Amino acid sequence: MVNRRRAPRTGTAPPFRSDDGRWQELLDIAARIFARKGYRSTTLQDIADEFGVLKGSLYHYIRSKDELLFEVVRSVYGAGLANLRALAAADLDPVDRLRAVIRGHVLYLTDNLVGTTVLLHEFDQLSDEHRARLPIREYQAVVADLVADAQADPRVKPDLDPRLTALAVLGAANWVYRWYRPDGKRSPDEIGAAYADLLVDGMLIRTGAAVPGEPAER
Amino acid sequence: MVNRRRAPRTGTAPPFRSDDGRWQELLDIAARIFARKGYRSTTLQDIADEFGVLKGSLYHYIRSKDELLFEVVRSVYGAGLANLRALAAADLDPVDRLRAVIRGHVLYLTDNLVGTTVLLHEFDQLSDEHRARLPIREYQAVVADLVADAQADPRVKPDLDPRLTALAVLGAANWVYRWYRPDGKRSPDEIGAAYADLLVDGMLIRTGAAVPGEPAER
DNA sequence: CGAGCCCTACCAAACGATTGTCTGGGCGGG
DNA sequence: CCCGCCCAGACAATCGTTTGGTAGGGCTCG
Repeated sequence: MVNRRRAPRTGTAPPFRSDDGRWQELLDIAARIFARKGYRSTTLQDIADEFGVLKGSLYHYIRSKDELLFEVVRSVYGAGLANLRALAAADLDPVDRLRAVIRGHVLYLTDNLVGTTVLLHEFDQLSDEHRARLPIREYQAVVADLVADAQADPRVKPDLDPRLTALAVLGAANWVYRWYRPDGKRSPDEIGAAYADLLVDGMLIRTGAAVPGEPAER
Repeated sequence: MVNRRRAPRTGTAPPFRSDDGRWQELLDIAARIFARKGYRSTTLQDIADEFGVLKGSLYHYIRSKDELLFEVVRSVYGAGLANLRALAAADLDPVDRLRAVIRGHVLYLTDNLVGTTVLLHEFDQLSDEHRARLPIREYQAVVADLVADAQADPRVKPDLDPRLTALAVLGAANWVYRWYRPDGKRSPDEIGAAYADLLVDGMLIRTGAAVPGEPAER
């Protein structure tokens, strides 16, 4: 009888959109509210209000609230991972590449603060099926490989655990979504550079030489 | 008429407990379920089931679900901050103290995984009033002060931003709750030590000396 | 060119289920 | 007899979701 949304859903494609526009707007609004209040505390009513529509009308665009979260997370997941991989493919010395990756990842985070917040904070609110389609460990793998590559360089500590190091790097960088505000005193560039210096220098061997100009104290 | 919970609530003390025991059990159960499903996705029914009681009966112990979350978070907040401050007060070289703090903080996290998860993940689900009573920035301040102290040592980079560095340290450490599992391959001690070495070494000046035994390549 | 039609985008209203919370009472031990 | 602890049951509110309908723009086709 009713033939709403006739097309049988082309696999993993977004639910529906005659020609995007409004669909992107919906994703943006949902992401913003999810980021502010959390997925579970967000009502379809909240979203519909800002979208300028009755809450029931949202079902013209989505199949469920679950799926709406998935669509939001999916887009950020893909873009973020692509960004990371592009950075990791830069034609640089492995050590400098790590620096660029950290800096670039922080820049991406701050530049996509809303989406990243939803990705990082609401990831485990996804249904098991949805979560399985977004292997978030890929992020870790990319960085771990980079660390392992860098260990070919004799300046790099040979006893680093690439996985553990990658988790530390991603932890420090991802944590930025918890405190960064665009009107803060530090620019994304300063943050990225500081983090890159701190973390990459931490991976390098300390060539044990006395500090010049100061006799040992204490 | 009804005189349930007669005492007018002694300020910040937990809601009620004739003599703890069962109250602690309730906190533990709530923390565990909050950590697993998230605060908003957790039902009082879930908690009551595990507590062996009808959901209405929980109101003998709590005044609201909000407050239950607060009590859970408060206990972890206090204990965690006390732990951090104790570590920071160790009688050590400032640089070694930083190492000890990072290691000790990671150990605390892994040792109180459930509570820490709730604290770090559900903190902004607290009501504004509750949140105001737990100034979480204290954590950051403790570490930032430590970094600033360490900068008296000439081995430490003088241009470090203590606040930014503290945020990186806490980010890396706190992120551990996202991936650590007690049955993983790395022990809390290994993780803490690795993080301390990575982060503290990153704060130290690299005494620019050529790598011994290898001529410059590339 | 105009009549008819379809399809998108939405409305209006209701649904069943769930949730946090409240009321009043009962039981058992000190 | 009192009081801590819990039960039984209900409450209103809210939520995600469903159903059937409709305005209107654009397309087709005579």
